[in-house]
Amino acid sequence: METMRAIAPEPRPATSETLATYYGTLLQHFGPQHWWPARTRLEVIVGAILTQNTSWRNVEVAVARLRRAGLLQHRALLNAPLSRLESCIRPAGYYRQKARTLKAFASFFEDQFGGSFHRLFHLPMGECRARLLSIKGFGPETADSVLLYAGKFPIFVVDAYTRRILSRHGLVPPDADYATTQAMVHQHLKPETKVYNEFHALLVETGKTYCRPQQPRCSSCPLRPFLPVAGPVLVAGSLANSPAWALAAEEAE
DNA sequence: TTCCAGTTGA
DNA sequence: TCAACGGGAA
Repeated sequence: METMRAIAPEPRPATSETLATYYGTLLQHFGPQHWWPARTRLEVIVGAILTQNTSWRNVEVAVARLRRAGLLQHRALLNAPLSRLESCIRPAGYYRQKARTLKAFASFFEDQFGGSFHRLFHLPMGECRARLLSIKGFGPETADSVLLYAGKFPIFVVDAYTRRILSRHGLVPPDADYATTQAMVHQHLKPETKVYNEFHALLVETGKTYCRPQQPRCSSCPLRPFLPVAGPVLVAGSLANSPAWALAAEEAE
């Protein structure tokens, strides 16, 4: 390809109006997403672990195999041989790590809460989060997914899709970490479980369909009207003040 | 064959 | 900060 230098979008201050507009636009475009797609709270947690760095399609296969094996109960996860868990969840990838994480959660849940979701989620949100993060294999996204989708706490889940979309739109810096990104959303979107649930799900759909890592489909994206003007983009030696860099990249395909 | 997506441990 | 962890889809 010719010389082409894409500049990060002009950073814009995120406002409550901006976030509300993004949320409303995506909801209008995609409709309610009805997350989390699971039958029980334990199944939400199992799914949250299995979907780490993995597409949901593969997780569904693994969850179905666990269900068929009668392993969608924390006691069953506790008692089953590790190798049995591994073979069930193989389609979800990272199966050795994740089998251990499933075990780790099951012990945590039994030992500290007697297998009671009521007791686990009766804790204050911050305390519950800290306890979940103490489980080996639980990072911030997994913990927050459990808090939001199983515990119904008003906490926003940040993932790769969220960061990609928000940074391409200049609402967070390209290198914004998990906490920074989450704090921005918490600051500008009302702390309601239903809103955080839906917004995260809508961002995932947007990330998969339009805001892809390579060759983003900006021209048909519902958020296209809100893309910031990019910095100067150098294309084939000429300096042009173009629309947002992502659009420029798309047109350059 | 490359690409994608979280967490750990060094 | 970065390799390792694994599979399925593009």
